[in-house]
Amino acid sequence: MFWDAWRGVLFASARVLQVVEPELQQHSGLSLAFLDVLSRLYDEPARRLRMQELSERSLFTRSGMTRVVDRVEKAGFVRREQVPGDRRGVYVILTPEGERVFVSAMAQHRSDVERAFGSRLSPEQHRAVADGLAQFWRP
Amino acid sequence: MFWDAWRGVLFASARVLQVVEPELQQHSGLSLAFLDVLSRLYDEPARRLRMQELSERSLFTRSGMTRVVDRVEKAGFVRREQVPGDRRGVYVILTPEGERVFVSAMAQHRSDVERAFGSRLSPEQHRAVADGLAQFWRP
DNA sequence: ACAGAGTAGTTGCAATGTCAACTACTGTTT
DNA sequence: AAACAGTAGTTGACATTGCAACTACTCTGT
Repeated sequence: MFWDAWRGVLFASARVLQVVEPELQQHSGLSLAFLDVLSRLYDEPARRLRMQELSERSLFTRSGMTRVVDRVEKAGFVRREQVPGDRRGVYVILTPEGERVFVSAMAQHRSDVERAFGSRLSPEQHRAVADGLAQFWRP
Repeated sequence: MFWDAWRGVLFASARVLQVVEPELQQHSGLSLAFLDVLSRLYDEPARRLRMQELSERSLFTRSGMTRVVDRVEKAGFVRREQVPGDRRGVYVILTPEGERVFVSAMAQHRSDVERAFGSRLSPEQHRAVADGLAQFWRP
């Protein structure tokens, strides 16, 4: 029954987030929104993305992303820069400090998620869940 | 790798919610928070739960639940009543209108989720996902 | 070359939900 | 029976996020 699978997805994400978000906050001072933004930028060879690209890759609207980037910028982890050739556009660029903080926070965060989520599933279950839900990673 | 499974869970829940929440809002005028509360009450034979029980079963804190119930009550779908024998306690009770609205909204919502989530997985994938994540349904 | 349609990003406003502190009550211990 | 620790629920202050409207810019068709 699809409803059981859906309920599982919903509760797994919510319950795990309830645990790991405060842990992340505690040991790195970052929110998940911060980590998410830094992570998208870190994935880029040039360590930069436009607002638009950033919000497509994440779960925020463009306006939501403006606010998040405001805060991340204020914390010194990214900076904004004009896009050459499109004066409407803005690059969000990972700073060296942002990169340093991200790498350290992400390592700890992975181990938090491992404990709260990963360790509760067998290897076969991991494979099956990853397989069934892979399609939702980018629409 | 547990990270792929976790990312799948996170994105599946977020992307599906992004689609079905506005749909629910549109055809029933309910938010998911409303539906969640009504659903917990509907699951009880007596159609009632205390605030405490309600927040344990859902994803809200006690204080968050106070606000949600405020709004649901204002809409006329539940009413509050004193718990006999514990003057601190409050029952939240499903009204007949609340029950009517819930039943109709839930039917439509299930079909929305079926389309946005259920129809994208094979029966084996449903089983596997439900099996792997069942444990998060109640902590 | 210019009108008008479309895109990028930001902002005002409002909705939602949390934390910590509070009130009121219960239950236990001495 | 009085004190005190614990529990139920609410509230005030605050953080976060979305929607719709806005500004500024670009692109297309004539």
